Amino acid sequence: MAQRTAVAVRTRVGGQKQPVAKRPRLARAGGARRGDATRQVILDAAEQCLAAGDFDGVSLRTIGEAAGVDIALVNYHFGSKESLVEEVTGRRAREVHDARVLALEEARHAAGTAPPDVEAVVTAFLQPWLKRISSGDAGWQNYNRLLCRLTMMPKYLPLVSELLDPTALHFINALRAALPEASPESIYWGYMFLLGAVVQIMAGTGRLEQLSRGLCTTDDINSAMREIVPFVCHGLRALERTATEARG
Amino acid sequence: MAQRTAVAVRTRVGGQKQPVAKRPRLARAGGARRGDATRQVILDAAEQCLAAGDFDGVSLRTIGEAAGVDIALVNYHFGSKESLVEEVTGRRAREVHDARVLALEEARHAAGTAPPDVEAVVTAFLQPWLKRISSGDAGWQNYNRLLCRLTMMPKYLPLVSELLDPTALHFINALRAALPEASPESIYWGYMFLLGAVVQIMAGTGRLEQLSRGLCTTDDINSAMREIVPFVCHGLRALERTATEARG
DNA sequence: GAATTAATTCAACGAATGATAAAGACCGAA
DNA sequence: TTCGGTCTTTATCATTCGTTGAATTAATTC
Repeated sequence: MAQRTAVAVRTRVGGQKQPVAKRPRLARAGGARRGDATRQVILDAAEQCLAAGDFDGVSLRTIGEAAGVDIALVNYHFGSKESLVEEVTGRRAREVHDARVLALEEARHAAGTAPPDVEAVVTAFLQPWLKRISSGDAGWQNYNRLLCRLTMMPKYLPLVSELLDPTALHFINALRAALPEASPESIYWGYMFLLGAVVQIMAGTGRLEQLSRGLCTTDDINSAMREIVPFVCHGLRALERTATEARG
Repeated sequence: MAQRTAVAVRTRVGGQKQPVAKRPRLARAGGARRGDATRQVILDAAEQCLAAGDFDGVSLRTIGEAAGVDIALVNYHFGSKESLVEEVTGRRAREVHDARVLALEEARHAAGTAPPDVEAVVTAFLQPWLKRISSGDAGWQNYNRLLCRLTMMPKYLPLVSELLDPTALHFINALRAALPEASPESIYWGYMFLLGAVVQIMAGTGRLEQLSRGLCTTDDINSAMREIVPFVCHGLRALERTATEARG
């Protein structure tokens, strides 16, 4: 098998490379196109596969097979493997960003004239996220793991930055207002601690379950919030305290 | 080109698969073998490459080229790509584990009869790690990123568990003694928070630098410790407090 | 219904991958 | 020197990868 047919003369017309932009340009009146369902199926399958294996390890054939579509369709709809991963991550990133900003706005209204306190900011940051993680849609854990892996690969820093910076700057500002005594540097550190602590544990790595031999689980959002929020909030307040000590 | 020679008849003697164990079994008297230098060079190059790209994306050819050795040597010394990554991670894991256990022992001696407090345990956990990270040896950041990515891939959970569980259980015990009021569950959560917060920020992802536009940096171990230790310790103590509140 | 456009399928391309067999180079011991 | 084992090189294997041209089917427009 795998015998190459001796004929197979293929005239390549255009010598140039043009690996992108195959998707038609105009949307239909109603907005929904015929291939939109296919796009969604591919995105879902890609997300699932990419969260399991790593980027280069997951082949378009695997994704296509999981989605039940032909391989060539992936390239037809997304142009390349690279832009596929961008759409996979961007889809989730936009949704959770919007929900977080909305939650923060609500916290601002609830707080009245004063800025929301640390608990309110942290809750606005975590609630939309954890709610989705424990919604039963495994896609959110897949997304978290994928994003965390991308963060750990320097060459994806621009993509990660594009995906996460808007949210980060938004909540760093809110934290600054909630912790007026903390130095600007400490706020950045604190935000990274907050993010790291939660990502690591809520990405569905199975580490918590394995270490505790089933005693703990990340499935229940309420118990998760009960552990996470106090840890993070007290940690953040400590940054304010050390700043005061350093000054005094 | 890439024209297959029509002859090229190769009799495969053993039909079975035996992809492993090419390395000779016995060590020489002096301990040092002729190929040990080669092994080290390959391990270093592999670590560097694996931290940049992802596991399946980095080819043995890339690693061999970076190490300045022939590709076949990689398979000769390590048997397969998979066992190469195990050796790469195991080498660092053992070193930092031993250093941490030693630091914890010293903290126990310093504390006398009472168990070391939270600050002492956390410092024993972080100091050996951060010292290596900011030692100038970029290999430690590479190792951190690689390990974090492996943690985010379910199929590597057994390997990650083998690498990290000994350290984890060691320090979870110490934390339990330092936080007698906290529930067993909270200790597991707290350890994961501790690990996550620090890994995320000390893996050299560049996120902290990017977000703070250069205001913060993870290069200086002293300033890093000054931010991390208070955050983590106050967070851990908060777990104890919530447990008391829940009980009362 | 014809023409046009979008979506899908099929088959193959060239390039790169991990692996290995076979032969050569090196080296200490007899 | 010769021998036996360790280490290295060469050349190639079968397989899989991302991508693409061309043909086919389905939907929309005139």
